[in-house]
Amino acid sequence: MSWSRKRRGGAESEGGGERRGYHHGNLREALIQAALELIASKGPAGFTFAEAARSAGVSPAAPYRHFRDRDALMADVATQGFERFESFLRHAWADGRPDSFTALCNLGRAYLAFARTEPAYYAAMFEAGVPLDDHPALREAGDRAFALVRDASAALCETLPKDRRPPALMMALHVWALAHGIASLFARGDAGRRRLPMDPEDLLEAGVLIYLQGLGIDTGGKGS
Amino acid sequence: MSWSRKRRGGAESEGGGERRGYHHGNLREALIQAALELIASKGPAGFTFAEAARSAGVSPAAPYRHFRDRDALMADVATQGFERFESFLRHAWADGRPDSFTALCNLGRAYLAFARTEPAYYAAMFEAGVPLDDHPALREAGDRAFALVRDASAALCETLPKDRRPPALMMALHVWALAHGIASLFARGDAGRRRLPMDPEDLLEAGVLIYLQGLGIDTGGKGS
DNA sequence: TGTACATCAGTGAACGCGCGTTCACTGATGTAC
DNA sequence: TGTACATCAGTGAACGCGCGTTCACTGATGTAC
Repeated sequence: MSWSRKRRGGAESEGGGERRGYHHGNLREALIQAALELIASKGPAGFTFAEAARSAGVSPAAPYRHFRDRDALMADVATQGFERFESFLRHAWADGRPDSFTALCNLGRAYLAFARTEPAYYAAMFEAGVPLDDHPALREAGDRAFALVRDASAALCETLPKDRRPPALMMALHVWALAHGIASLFARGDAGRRRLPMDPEDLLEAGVLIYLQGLGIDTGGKGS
Repeated sequence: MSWSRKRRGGAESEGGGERRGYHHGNLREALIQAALELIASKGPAGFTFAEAARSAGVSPAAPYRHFRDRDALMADVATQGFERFESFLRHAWADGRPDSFTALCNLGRAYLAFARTEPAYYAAMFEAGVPLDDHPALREAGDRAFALVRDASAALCETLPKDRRPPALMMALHVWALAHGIASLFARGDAGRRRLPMDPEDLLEAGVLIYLQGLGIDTGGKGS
């Protein structure tokens, strides 16, 4: 996830470093990346418009060409975070292969992996306090990510006969909340989280397993 | 949760309002309360030492008599939050009466109620990013609150025969994480959280119920 | 192919502001005698 | 009971700093003709 400023003229594949001249080339993306680095090192609070500009190598007025203000930038970071989150989770779910239970476990692991390896995105998405009402694109990106978990839950529910089938929405909310709870209490990439006598991943998997057994879903004999 | 500055001289029971003179009387507590109000209205980030002083009616230098810096004040708020949290949860648990399953449900409801009615404390405890390593009193207060949930879990585990008894620690972590996940996603007193087609309280209770059934714990016929 | 021009994406200087922190100070309190 | 004094908890003025934001500006880009 390294980034670099686009050079104009020759340096097409944007390998290297220093700025080129008047025009940046890809300032919008550079500011988002700078914001991510600042959030990662100082938390969502310790990130300022001015510092993002500075670390993108640009004057403090430049960001205003791309974002109305600090909050707009933060909202964009969060939105992009949800988009990556969703595609990451989607890949882990793999359309329910090899079977929906295993795939759900993979989804859970991916959830925690994202929180751990992308703490800045995760913080922007869940802890920056961006008001959803002011940023419909953010809300929609979040909804799309949640929809994936709901679809996964529905796939598992369908392994049960109709009369014992729980609402997929409820199951999705439970899984999401458990994953989010474990992620934010124990598995954040940040400093200062509590230590645990076990892997957060194992904790989540065990929790999901017990939960599914409570629903009467066949977990392939992994339980008991 | 209204507070007032202590008057000297006559106004013993500190009913009323305005300051008295040179000495505040209870500035330390007043600053904590001011911090809580600021956190509640602007989030843990939007709280400054200076503003806390101002809203306690005191010069900007005064807080330094009581707190080393802003972080120290925040840590005190969080510590006090955990203490209240624990006593609130303890009251709800009621020593496992009338039975340990019902008492656990009450504990869960109390968890969410605290997050909803005391969003400022909750934010200071879980989202302010106070480093636990620098504040042992904070860590211990948090540990005591968690210990209560662990004891409650142990009580439920003991309703099972020894050979089918899950580790109480694991169960406590699952319950805590689920409650925290639901609280921070859906039940915070703050603005901007996602809406839900059901009560967070009911969502949590259903989740715990299914989880306990997965463990084979008798839930008094509430399930199925 | 060359030129004029509109548009875009930056500059850099400037501003007002509030914060954190310090300093020497002083009013209030409590206690030794 | 009174007085001197140490200590405590506040004042208020001052500072340097970085932030957000604005402004007129200018270099670069691309396009009509």
